[in-house]
This record gives sequence, C-alpha cells and structure tokens, in this order.
Amino acid sequence: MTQLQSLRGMVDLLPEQTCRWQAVESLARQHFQRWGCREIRTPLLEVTELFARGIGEATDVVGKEMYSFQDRGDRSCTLRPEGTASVVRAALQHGLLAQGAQRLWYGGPMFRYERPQAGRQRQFHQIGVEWLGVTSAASDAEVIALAWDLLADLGVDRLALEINTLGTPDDRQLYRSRLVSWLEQHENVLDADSQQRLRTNPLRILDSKNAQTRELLQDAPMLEQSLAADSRSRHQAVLQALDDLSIPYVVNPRLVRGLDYYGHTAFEITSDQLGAQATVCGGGRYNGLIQQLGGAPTPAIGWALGMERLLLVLEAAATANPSGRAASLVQADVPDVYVVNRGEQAHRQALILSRQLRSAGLAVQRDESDSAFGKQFKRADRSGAPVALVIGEEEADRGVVRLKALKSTLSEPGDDQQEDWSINDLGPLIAVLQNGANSERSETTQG
RNA sequence: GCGGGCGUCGCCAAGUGGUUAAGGCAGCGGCUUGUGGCGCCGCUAUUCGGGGGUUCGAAUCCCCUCGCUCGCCCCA
Repeated sequence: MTQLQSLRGMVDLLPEQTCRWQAVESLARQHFQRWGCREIRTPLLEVTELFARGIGEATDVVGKEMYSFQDRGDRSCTLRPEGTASVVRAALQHGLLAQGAQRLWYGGPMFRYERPQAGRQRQFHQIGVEWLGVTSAASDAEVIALAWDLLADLGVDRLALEINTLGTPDDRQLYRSRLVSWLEQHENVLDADSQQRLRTNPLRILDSKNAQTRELLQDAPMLEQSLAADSRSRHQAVLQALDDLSIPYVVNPRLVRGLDYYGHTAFEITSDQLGAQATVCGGGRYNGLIQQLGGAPTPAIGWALGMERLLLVLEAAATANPSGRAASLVQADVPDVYVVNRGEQAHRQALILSRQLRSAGLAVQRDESDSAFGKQFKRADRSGAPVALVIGEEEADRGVVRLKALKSTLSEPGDDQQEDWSINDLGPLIAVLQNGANSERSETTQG
C-alpha cells in the first residue's frame, strides 16, 4: 500500500461524523454549565511520572498501554491515557484547591496503545468531570446524576448503572489478604490470567470473564464483609441519594475498576449495544490521589465518558427510534438556502447576494458551476436545503432573485410557487429566510 | 501481547485458474440550451491492499508483508 494512511487505531472523523460530535459536545456543555462545572484544558503531553504515580504502576494502562518517548531533552514524556491525573496536576500546580472545591469538566483525545476493536481505539476521546474537594455521599450521587441526565437528554436508552463500593485503603488491604488466602487454596482452578493477577492485582480477578473462574468466585469472600462500618454506611447513603433522585442502579459487588486511585464509590454506565467494550461512562471516588500527587489530602470524585462509544449508542438509538431525540442529534447539517445561478451577470450578483445572506447568519450554499438549471436544482435538492434562490439572466437584468420552495413536503415538483424579491433591499427577503431557517431548526431539534 | 475472520472503483458488492473484471449507490454528462425529487441513455477499476513465487495463463493457488475487523487481556 503506497497510499499514506493514518496510524493504526487513529481514526479520522469525517464531516458526517463531526456534526454529530458537535451536537453532543454542545449539549454536554449545556449540562456541565447547569451543574456548575467549569472547563479545564490541560496538555496532551505530560511527564511519564505523573501517570505512573497517579494511575498506579501495576495497572495495565501504565504497564503496557502508554505512548511514552524521550523528548529532545531526554525527559520521559507520555501522551495522556486519561484525564484525571492531568486535571489534578493542573489544579495543584495553580493552587486551585486553595480557593475551595473545584467542579471541573474537560474533553479531548486520550491515547492508549492497545489492539483496536469495536469501541476501542488508540486515540479516543473522552469528556469527563472531576469534582475536587467534594466529600459528601450526596455529591457522589450528584455527579452520577449529571452523567445520567446528560445521557438521557441525548436520547440514549438501554443503559444500566452499576455501582459498588471499594471502601477505604484499609478495607481493601484487609479484603485483599482474605481474598488471596482463599484463592490460593483454589489456585489450580483459576485460569492462567487470574493466576497471574493473584500476585499483581488480585482484586481484579473478581471481574474475570472466565466461566470457571466466575463459578469459583461464587463462594469467594466478598469485599462487603471486609468493609468498616463507616464505609458501609457511606455506601448506603450514596444509594439512598440515588433512590431519592429516582436513578435506577444495580449494585455489582464484583465491580472493580482498573485504575488504582479509586476508593469508596465506583460505578460504570454500560450499554448492551456495544459488544465487548460495554462501558460508556466510568468513574468513582479517588480521595487518595491528590495527596499522592503532592497535594494536601483532598477528597474527589469524577467520571469519564467515551465519546466514540457514546456515538455508537447514540446512532443505535437513532436507528431504533427515527423520530426520537437521538435521531435529531444525529442529523446532518443542511444549508438554509441553495443558490442556483446561471450566466455571467447572475454569477456576479449571486456571489454578492450569498455573502450578504451569510452575514445575516444564514447557511448559504452557492452552486459554483454554470450547468443547466436542471442540474443545479438536482444538487439543490440533494443538499437538503428547504429553499432555493434562483438568479438567471432574466433575474439579473431585473435586479431580483426568485425564491422557490424545495422538498416534497413543501411543494410538489412542477408546483411552481415562486416569488421574486428585490436584491436592492434584502431586508424583507432575509426576514423570510430567517423565519424559515428557525422553524426548520426547532423542528429538527425538538424531534 | 495472544487467537479468529477479512482485504475487488469514493461506498456496497459478484467473480474461487482461461480472451475486454458483473451489478447497485454516489459522481459527471445527456434526453430537458430556465426549473429539482421519478425515468431512460452514456461515462467513471489496463486492475483486484503491497511484494515475491507457481503456471502457457492468477483477482482466483503458495509464501511474505501491510492493513482492517472481531474476541481475549484491559478500559472509555
């Protein structure tokens, strides 16, 4: 293949996709703003140590998935594999936490060197929130509600919220030793991966997909039994708050997230339409991370939502319900006006007119060819524009433009409702076009 | 990192050793030199991801390679 192409796992987003992304992003922005979150943007590149210390040396993300390299100053740099560590670093670096709790959101590309598969790429995109200095159980439910409401507003359905508590480091320490000693007695039954993890990261054996291991785990000690009373009551309070907010959840005692910094609340929102990579949104509390990165002990909670996976479920929802909310968000951008022009004078006037209409805020597509009217109308139709403005030699001579409704819903072919408008005083024409454009838009966004 | 499937025009896709590589969509042109959504006609791959080999002859067989895809691991 001599043709140059993108790196494996790095995908281009073409215009058909980008307009969907924009729709999702702008809706997400609205929600973040409503929930009191402010945006933070951090570099894509950080010193490797940030992730090694923040995410945990023993995790897969750090152990085998980072894009790391030495820069020209021989410093080890890494393309960020997730957002939380960077956000915390930035907050510490700029003393944000001295000003009280920070409710932040971020978005952008993340990089993990993995084999691509459905819903997984090497460069992927997340939007996420990090609430730093926020401690109450109610706030756990509140950040989850933010994700839940955003997804609901996007029209995405068939989602499930799974939640668990990981307790305190002490709780986990206690549980780990109980679990390991129990598993060691059954080591011969464990699959090879789990035997490995018995030494490296035993808690993660809990969400093994190996059937035999899963069956064995039925009788294994549960984390819950190692929880201190405080951890237990905290978890109950989070669940109570979710009940108060009428957010449905499933407590999954085997939910153990792969990043070391999580403790207490951990949760995932999954879809049954994503294949093996079912998690759309994942997050939890990380009360130890800020201290670990050199700050004062500060409680915090956050989540990240995978944009590519979100788009997949959004598209599935749009297909399932073509008149629903998701479908309206997935719709392609369409010009408000298509300008059909033919003849030299007509082209000159159309060029000027198009620009004036654009200045008035209209999305105008002008046919730059000089081909037959029939051809131009065909393209006008395909563009999806609700109306065409026609300038030919006749109109050019008379200083007018002809307005014609397109689209089968508005006029039948040959049903020739056309009006001439002066191009010397565009006010009335612009008013008519803007009116039409607005009603078009509200139709599509209200679905 | 490990396993399965697959690579023919921008997209979908037939073809599985024999002269010029179906078809559909999209695109362009025409029927219609000023009016679209339908229809009809024409044009659009010397070439089958790339390289090498077998053969009189290969998109079709073999080897290598690159890429895509699904799954494992793990995560968004």
